[in-house]
Amino acid sequence: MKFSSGELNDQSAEGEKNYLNTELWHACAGPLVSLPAVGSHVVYFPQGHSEQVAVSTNKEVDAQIPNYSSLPPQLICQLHNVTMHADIETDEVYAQMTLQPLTQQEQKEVSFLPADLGGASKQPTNYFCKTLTASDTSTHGGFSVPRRAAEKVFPPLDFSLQPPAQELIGRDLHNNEWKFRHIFRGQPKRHLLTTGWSVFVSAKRLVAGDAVLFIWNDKNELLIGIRRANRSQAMMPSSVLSSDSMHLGLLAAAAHAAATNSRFTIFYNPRTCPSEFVIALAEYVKAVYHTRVSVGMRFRMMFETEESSVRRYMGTITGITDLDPVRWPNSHWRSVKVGWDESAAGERQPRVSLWEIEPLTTFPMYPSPYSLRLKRPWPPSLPYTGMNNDDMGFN
Amino acid sequence: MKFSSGELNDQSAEGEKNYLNTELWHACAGPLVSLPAVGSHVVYFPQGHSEQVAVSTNKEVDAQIPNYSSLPPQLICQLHNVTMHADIETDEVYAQMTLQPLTQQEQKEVSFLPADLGGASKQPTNYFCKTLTASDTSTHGGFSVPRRAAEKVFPPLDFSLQPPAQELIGRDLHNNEWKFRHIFRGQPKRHLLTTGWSVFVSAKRLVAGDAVLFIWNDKNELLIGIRRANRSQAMMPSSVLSSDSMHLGLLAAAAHAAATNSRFTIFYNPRTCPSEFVIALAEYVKAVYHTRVSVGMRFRMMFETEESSVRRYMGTITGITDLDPVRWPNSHWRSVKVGWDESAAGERQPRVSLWEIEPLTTFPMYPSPYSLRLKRPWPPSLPYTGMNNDDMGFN
DNA sequence: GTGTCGGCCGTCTGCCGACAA
DNA sequence: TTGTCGGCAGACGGCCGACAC
Repeated sequence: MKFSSGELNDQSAEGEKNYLNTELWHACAGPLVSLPAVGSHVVYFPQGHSEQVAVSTNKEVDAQIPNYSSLPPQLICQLHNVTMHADIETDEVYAQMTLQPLTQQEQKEVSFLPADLGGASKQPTNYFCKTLTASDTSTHGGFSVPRRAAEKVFPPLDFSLQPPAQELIGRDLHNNEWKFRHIFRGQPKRHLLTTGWSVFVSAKRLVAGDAVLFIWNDKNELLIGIRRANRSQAMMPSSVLSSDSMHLGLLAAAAHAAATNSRFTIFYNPRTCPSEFVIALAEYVKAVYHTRVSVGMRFRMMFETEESSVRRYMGTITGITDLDPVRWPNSHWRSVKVGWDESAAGERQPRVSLWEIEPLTTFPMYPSPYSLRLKRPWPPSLPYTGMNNDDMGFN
Repeated sequence: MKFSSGELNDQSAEGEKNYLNTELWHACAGPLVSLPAVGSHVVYFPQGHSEQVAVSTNKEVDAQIPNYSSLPPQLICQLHNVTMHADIETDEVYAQMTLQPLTQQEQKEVSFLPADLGGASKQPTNYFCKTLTASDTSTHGGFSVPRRAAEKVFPPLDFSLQPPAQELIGRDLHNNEWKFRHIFRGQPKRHLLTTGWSVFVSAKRLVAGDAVLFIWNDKNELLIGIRRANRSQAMMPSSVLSSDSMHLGLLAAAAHAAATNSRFTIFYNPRTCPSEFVIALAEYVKAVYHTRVSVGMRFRMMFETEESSVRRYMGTITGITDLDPVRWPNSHWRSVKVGWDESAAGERQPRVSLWEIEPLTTFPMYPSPYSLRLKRPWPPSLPYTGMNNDDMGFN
C-alpha cells in the first residue's frame, strides 16, 4: 500500500517518532476497512461524516442546524495524506486524512472510468482473534489460548520440556512491549498465557467481552491488538464543543474547503463509524454509474464476524430514495432501502449505499444508461454547482 | 444562586437524575470561577471560546481558518440555561450554557448601568484542600490529614476511645459514596484516613501532585472533590473532529445564532480555560465603560493559590492594543498588555481583559468620558453591525 | 477443547509506631 | 507538624490440575 503511516503529527500525543504498525492497525480496524491510497481521488460524504460525529457525541444531528446550501452531498477530492493512529488511552484506532476538493476544471479532467481499486484492506494472514471470557479477565488466572490459534500463530513449543513453555514478546499499536509466559499444561493439556497476562489486562483495562488479536507477521514479530466490546453508551460527550457546533464545524470546514479548493482534515473512526464516508472515486463511479440496481433486486453485503473474518448476508432492495430529502436531496449516501433475509431486530442497517452492496445478477451485465455519459461527472439530478465565496460568510 | 443545576441533559452520560452538588462543583472549579445567573444578560467572546478549544485540542488556531466577517468579537446574549457537570472518567468540572444573542432592538432596551454583580463564586466555608504527597498515594499507607484541616472540617473525635477513631462517609460529584476510617494515632499523634482511602485513590486514579478537597457543608454532609495537577501535555486530541473544524464549528455556531437570534450551546471548562469567556454584562459594562485605564497604570489581579484560596498579584499596564488586529479588530478580549511585579517566567498571562483587573487609583473616581454615552451600547470604534442572513451560507 | 473452580503458595497491600525534617 | 520508612499480618494475586459441558 502506498499511504504513509506514522508521520509526524502535531495533533498526536503519541510522541515524536510514531511508527505505527500498519498491519496491526488494519487488523484492529477489521477486515472491511480499507483506506484509499495517498494521491488518489476520493469521494467525501459530509452526511457520513455527520453520522460519525453523531455516534461519537451520542447525539443525533439537531433539526435546528442550518444546512450549507453551497455544500453538495459529495465532494470529489484528492487525498493528500493519510496517517493511522491509535488513542493513547483506549487503543481505539482512527485515521487522519487530508482532503482537497477538486476544482471544476480538475473534475472535468478526472477519469471516471472504473479503475482497479487496489488497496483492499490488507489483513494479516497469520493471526487469531479471541473474545475474552470471565476467566480470561479475572485476576484468578491467565489466558486460555484456543488450541488451533496457538498452533497456527505462536512459535512451536519444545515438547521435550516438561512442561513445554516459552516466553512470548509482542508489541502493541504504541510499540509498547509485552511479555507473556506461554505454557502447555493441565489435564487435558491446553495452551495458556500465564505470567504477564494480568498486567496486560489491567493496563489495557480489558473486561470480559473485549477481544484480543495476536498476529505473527512476516518478520517473525508478535503484534498484539485489542478490540473493545461495543459498550455503546460508554461513549461520553466530549465537553469541549457541543454536538451542534461539531456538526456545524464539519459542514463549515467542508464548505470552506470546497469554496476555496483548499485542504481540510478529517478523522475516521472505523470502529465507531457506521459506514466509511471517504470512498475511492473509482469504487464510487463503478457502483453509481456502472451498476444496475432496481427495487426487488437481490444483493449480498459483507459483515464482520466475531472472529474478525467476513461473511456475506443477503437481502432485497425495497426502495431507492433520498435518506434526507430536505438537507441532502439527490445524495447517494444510504439511498438504498433494503430488507435482510436474516434480520435479528435492528442488527443491520435498513439503508445502505450503492458501493456497499454486491447486486446479484443472473444475467450478463449490460452497460447501464449512465455509461453513455461517462464524461459528465454528475447527472442532471445531482446539480454540482460551483460555489460562490461571497455567500459563505467567510472573509 | 438562581441557576438550575443537574437538569436532565440528554448529552450527559451521568444518568437520569443528575443532582450535581453545586457547592462541590464550585469548590472544584476554584474560588475565581463564577457562573452568571440564569436569565441574566452576558457577553460571550468567541475569541475566548476559541482559546479554550485551542487548549483542549492542544493546538493553536490555524492561520488558514477563515474569519466570519459577520461575527462581532463579543455577543450580548441572554443566558437561558446553565448546568454544571463533571466528566465521568476524570471528574473534571465543566458547565453547559445555552445563550441567545439579543436582537438589536433588545440591545437598545438593555440597561447598561452597572448593576450589582450578585453571584460571586460561592465558595464553601468549611473545607480544606491538600495536594497529595507520595506517601498519600502509595499503596503502602493511608492519607495524612493536616491537623488544622481535620479539626476544622471533620466531626470531632471521641478522645475517650483508644485510639480515637470514626467512620467518615462522603460523596463525590457523581453522588458516589466513599467511606474512610478516620483515626488519630501514631507518635506524635496525627490524623489519618486509613481503610477506604486506597480504593478512592485507585478509583480516581490519583497521583502525587493531585489535590483532594474535603467539604463539610451546612447539612452536615461530607463532600469530596478532586483537582488534578496540570499535567498539561496529558490532554489528548479528541479524534472526533480536527481542531480546525472545531474552531470553525464554534464560530459558525455563534455566527448562526447571532444572525438568527437563536440559541446556541457552549461548554465552559474552568480548569482548562485560561479565562472566562462568558461574562456578566454588568461586569463587562463596569469594566469597559466605567473604569479609566491607561498605560503605566498600576493594578491588582486575583489568582488562585495552591490551597484553593486567592491572592492578588500586582502589575503595570504596558499597552492597550488589539490581541488580533486582523481577525478581531476592536475587541476588548485581552486588550491590555501588562507586566507583573513578580514574574516567574511565563507563569502569568502577558495579556488580560479589563474586567479581570482592579486598577489602583489613588484619586477619587471621576466619571469616565464613556459614561456620557451610557445609552449607546457600543462606541463608534466597535461597529456592531446587524447581520445579514444572506451572507452566511446557511439555508 | 475450553470455561470455571478449589487448593495452595507467595507477594503485596495496608495498618502500626519510629524517626527525622 | 507531617512525610517516609521498617516491621508485620492478612488478603488477594496467580499458578496448578480437577472436572464438567
